[in-house]
Amino acid sequence: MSQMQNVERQLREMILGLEIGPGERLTERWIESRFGASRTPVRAALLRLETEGLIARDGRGWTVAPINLAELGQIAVYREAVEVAAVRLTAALDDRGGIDVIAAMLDSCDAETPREEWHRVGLDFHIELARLSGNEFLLRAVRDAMTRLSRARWLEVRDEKALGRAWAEHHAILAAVRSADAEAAARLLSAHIAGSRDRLVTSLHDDRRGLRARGFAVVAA
Amino acid sequence: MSQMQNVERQLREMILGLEIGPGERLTERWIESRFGASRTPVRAALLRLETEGLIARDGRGWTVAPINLAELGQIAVYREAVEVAAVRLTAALDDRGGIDVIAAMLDSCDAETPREEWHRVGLDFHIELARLSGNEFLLRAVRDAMTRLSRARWLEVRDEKALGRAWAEHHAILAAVRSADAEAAARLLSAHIAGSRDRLVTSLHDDRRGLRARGFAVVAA
DNA sequence: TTGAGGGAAAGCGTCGACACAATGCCGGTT
DNA sequence: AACCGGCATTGTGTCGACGCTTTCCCTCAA
Repeated sequence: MSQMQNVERQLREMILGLEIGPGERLTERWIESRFGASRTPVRAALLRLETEGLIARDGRGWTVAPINLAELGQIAVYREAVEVAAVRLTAALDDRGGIDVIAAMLDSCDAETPREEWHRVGLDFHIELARLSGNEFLLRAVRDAMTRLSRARWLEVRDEKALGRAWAEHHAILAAVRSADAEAAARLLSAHIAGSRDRLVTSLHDDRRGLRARGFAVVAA
Repeated sequence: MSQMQNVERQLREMILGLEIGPGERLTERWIESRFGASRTPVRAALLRLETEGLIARDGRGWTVAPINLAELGQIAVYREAVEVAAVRLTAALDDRGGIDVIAAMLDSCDAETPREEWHRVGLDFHIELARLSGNEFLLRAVRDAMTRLSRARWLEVRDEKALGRAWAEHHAILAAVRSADAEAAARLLSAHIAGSRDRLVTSLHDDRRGLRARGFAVVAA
């Protein structure tokens, strides 16, 4: 494993895990000393994370991307376009095996499952569903979108009921895909994404004071 | 203008302009001496071009991305998803000014216009149309897709009739958007993308011997 | 006390060099 | 003549250092 990949992976995990807060300033020197790598691999990692939208140039220097409520709305539109296209392809593909794997992934979560796992499965459901389409570009688009949504979803205040509803909606989408009902799958997925966006934006909007108090930059819609 | 941006821009132009052929191997040393920059900005530029899909790592070293006919089909599906979503948004937005600018751009091409200009306008039409949607992610997706299509479209053998048909289809799409008829715009755009893909893949498939004779790597579908 | 100016420090852009790996070539051996 | 092993070459991964710009702070003067 090269130093560049090491730094990239660890830095991404720190950002997505909110160990480095949204809006926080980053310096190459700090990363250099933090990870024990020189600036060459550090710069390479920063360039990659920039294209993922996790960090941005801030004049001279780097800033961890803030939580941007307007951006969340735009991502929802983008997600809907690509995920619906992917699910339509998948429904026409008649690949039961892949669907079963995703269903098993969903079912691996129960009341005892830690929150981190629910979070990860919630993201991976959409990514794996897109992967079944067989279209590399749709998959990449979904993966990128979910990466950008990851921190916001982690900050969202979700009760048991919301988790259960998402779980049920995921299963309903899978059922429609399994029965090759592309229209139903598309409709359910659209509704799921819209509802997910509404809950997410509402939750973060209501919580924005608390988030800012924790040092997280939150850009209003 | 920093060296990194210089190298990135010039290298991208050389790749898109086929001055460096698809499938050709690149070494950092060669780029270094070619552009008179040291390897640090060269590496930064290569990393960015890699995320654009214009180059790829090839074990040790770099390779200019080959022309991939299967990829062109996948890009068409991806394009359709995001461009249709964008045009639906735009049709609902009721922004006549932006549409007029794009129409003027189309009309700036006539029989005297050089082929390069036709090529650029054909790409920019889709990018500018997506920009009107106001969604940064849809815009970025369309821009990325058109960048990846750029070389293949340049290699496509297009007669006057095909150029004229594309021009007419573009205008028809604009007309539908102008009259806020999202359904018609979506239908026309889908058909345009599908037809464009068919002509493109057919042309390159028929020409693949000639292209390979020119030293261009062409991966079959 | 306040403002301005200068200097020090911080930080990125860039560079050249070294280390390590892979590849190809050349010579010796069978 | 063919094969194998070692050496040279090539090329990336990484590093430390230098230069230039910007920013911050400290001091001095009004």
